[in-house]
Amino acid sequence: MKNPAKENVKVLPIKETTEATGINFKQIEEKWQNIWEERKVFAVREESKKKKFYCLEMFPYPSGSGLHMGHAFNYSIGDIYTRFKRMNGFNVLYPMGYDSFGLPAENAAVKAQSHPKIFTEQAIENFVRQQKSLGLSYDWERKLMTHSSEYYRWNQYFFLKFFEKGLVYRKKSPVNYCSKCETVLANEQVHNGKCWRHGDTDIELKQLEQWFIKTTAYAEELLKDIDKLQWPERIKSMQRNWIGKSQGTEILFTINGEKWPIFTTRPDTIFGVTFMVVSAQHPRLMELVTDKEKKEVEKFLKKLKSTKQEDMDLMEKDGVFTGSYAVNPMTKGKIPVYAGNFVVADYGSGMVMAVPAHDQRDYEFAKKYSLPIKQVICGNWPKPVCPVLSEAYVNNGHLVASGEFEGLKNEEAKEKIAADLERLGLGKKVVQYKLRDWLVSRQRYWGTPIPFVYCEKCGVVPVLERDLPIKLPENVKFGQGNPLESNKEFVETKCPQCKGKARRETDTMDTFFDSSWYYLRYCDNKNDKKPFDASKTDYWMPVDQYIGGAEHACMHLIYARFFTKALRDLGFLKFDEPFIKLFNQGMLHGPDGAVMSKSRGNVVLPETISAKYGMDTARLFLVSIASPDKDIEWSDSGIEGSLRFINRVFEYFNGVSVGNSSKRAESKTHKAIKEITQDIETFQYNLAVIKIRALFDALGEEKEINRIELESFLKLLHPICPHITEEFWHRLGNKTLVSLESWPVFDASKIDEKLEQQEQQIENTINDIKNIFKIIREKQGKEPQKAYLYVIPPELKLYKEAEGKLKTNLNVAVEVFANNDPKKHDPENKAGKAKFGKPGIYVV
RNA sequence: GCGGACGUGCCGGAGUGGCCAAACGGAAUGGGUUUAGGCCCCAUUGGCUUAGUGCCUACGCAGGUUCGAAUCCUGUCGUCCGCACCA
Repeated sequence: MKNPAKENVKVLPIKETTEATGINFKQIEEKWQNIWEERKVFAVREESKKKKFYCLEMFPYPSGSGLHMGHAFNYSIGDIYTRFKRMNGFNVLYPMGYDSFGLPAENAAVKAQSHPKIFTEQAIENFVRQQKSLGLSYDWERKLMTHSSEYYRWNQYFFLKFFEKGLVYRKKSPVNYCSKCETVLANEQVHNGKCWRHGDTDIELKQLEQWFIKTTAYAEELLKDIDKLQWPERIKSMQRNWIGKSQGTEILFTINGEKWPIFTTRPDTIFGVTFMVVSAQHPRLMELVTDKEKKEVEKFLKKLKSTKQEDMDLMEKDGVFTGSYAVNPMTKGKIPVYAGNFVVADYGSGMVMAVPAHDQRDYEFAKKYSLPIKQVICGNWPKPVCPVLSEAYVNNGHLVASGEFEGLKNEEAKEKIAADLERLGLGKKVVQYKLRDWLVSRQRYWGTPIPFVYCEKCGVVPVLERDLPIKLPENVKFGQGNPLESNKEFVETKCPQCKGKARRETDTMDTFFDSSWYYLRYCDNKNDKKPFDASKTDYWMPVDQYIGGAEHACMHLIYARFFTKALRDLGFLKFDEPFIKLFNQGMLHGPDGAVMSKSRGNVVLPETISAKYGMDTARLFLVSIASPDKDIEWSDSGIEGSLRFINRVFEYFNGVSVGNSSKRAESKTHKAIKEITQDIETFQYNLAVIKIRALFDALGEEKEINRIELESFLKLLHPICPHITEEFWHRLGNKTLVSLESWPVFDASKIDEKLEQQEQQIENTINDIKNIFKIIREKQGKEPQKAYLYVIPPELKLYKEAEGKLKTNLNVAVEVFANNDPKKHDPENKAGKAKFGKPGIYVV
């Protein structure tokens, strides 16, 4: 495009001022927020010629305390990306919703003598209002709230579908119970033996019959597909760890005539087994305890129970003899069975074969109880010398004292022994996962009712699909236990099968069930016939860019992946993974360095900041501190720096002369476009900001500037500062919205690298002269008045042109000569020092 | 113990084989402007040296690869995060 002749675009000066800044940010922000909303600027449809892009932030739990700057930081990261993608020609889905069921609302409501529904809906209203004031470009038409029956009816629907498919079951087993939450919890919600919400509350194990979802059915696929994901390595490794696959052998040991399985990764050490250890929490432990040992075992269990979780970790290995003996299937030898505190009950079979010579834990236990230690693998072969071990020998080697397997390398022996056991029907190769099935029932009110009834005749019966939703009754009494239990109207029902008397399930679903598929509902959030129309999810899904915190690595992100796979197998979806890319944002810390939170009292509120500095300034500041995946700290002086920049931008646009751009301005602009595009694409917003600032400084040095460059600058700044750029876009006389404009495209031919080099050269000269000034001031006590430069003739033009810049930078008169100019003023013959790229300098 | 990330001026952070260490922002000090300034503008902020084009030191520490290393490799120390008696 050609540069139009000088046009007289009037940039209206800004009259409105506020005390702190001279700019009425609030007015500008509200103006554009209203326009965006009224014109539904960010609403999207599936019918589009553009390529789709689904950008999603983990939806928030709407807490009563509202948003602080930390939230603003999180959402800005997504909004910047979304605005960038939108301008780059994508049909962008960027929705927002609320994970509005859950315990905190229930607790808060009870405490405030209110109702969770009222409480929650107020909180949501507040969230929406605050989020709108941050300038976030959500498609608000697609808002969803998990506590509305229009949403949770589909939770119930999926629950039934999973049941049909055998993915939902009830089972009595030891489950985790938090006394503060007054409910059971999933494995994923237990962190270091404590409740994930109550770091000070130990989890109790209770034997209860509960609802489970068979996440383990997908363990292998969940593990395997991690490789496909473009997620942070850290999160991927956490998930691999959580799923915890290990390959080993299940071996049957005979105890009291009955076969008991154990899991081991070291079948090669079977000839070294000198005792067995069963977990103290093993449900069938007492079957192994003889009458003679009963007292001792009970004493041991009692002691264990009274041990606090924090001491548990430090506790040394402890155990007690059960009185029973096991028979080693290989050696037929008799070995004692102990109950021990260090064996995990719900991994493998809760019992292990102990090989003290080759396992450090077993070694310690054997030492403590003077049990025999028998070495069966030696490193030094072919002359095995087995010294007295001071610790377990865990390296590879050759088998000794192992019957027919004598002399084999232990890695080979693993295979051979496993095969032999399998042939004899005494074992088999198995794969073990640490991942457990998902315990989804909760003994709490504020959640999705589980759609089942208990019939005296028919037992546990699923509700009919046509009876959904099973609505959560609103009129309930809080105070003692689950309010659903005391609600007769809810509990008393008829069996869908025999029409006889039945009792409704009063447990509700873990709210992670709600958040496991919300990204699908956004695609079709108003559908009242089905959870979503496949044509819509086919179009939008999978999520191209997911954004959220790392704390969900082993909770939400696992459940959501499971859900996607399960729904795929139920025919709802055609893809395997919900979130292609994941970005983990850092945390905003308060000015005191601690994570920003209300309880710590270090929150900075967006309202305050917006009024004083403007939301755009705040957004600019937040993303300029560091890469957005790092933790950052709020600082008042830091935002002042961003404000200085924004102020300069205002002044610039108020006074800019629109005309022709120099080659330099064009070059600078195109170089900036190239680099900033790359930076935003890769979430390096801090680098983008640096380059935006540099471009602005460069443009500021120009006498006049073309509209094209001016507009490009606004576009580059727009994702980060949407309001003021919209304002200036408008003041430049545009009728469109910059929000919907297209991103500038760089033209490599306009980038003049030589010019960049020349500018660098002038910079260097300025630094040289400044250095001389410094020396003159310090050594001679003189104030420099004038600088003479002697340049080699080919550089004369460059330096002549830079004279103005030199003067402003040095604040003294500057005169430039060619070093061969006979008429030059050069009393000390400094012209002789002139070199290529370095002029001679004389200062008076 | 295992796994992941990281270590650069006073601070936040750029730089990820040579152009080039310290961009950019903050802070501090000095100066200018101002009735005044907490606004704005300018200068200085590892050391030495000299009227400059230089040298030294310096990218946690120690080695190595290379003509050349903040950048690659090995070891080591330290910080942060996650998992943790998983047999």
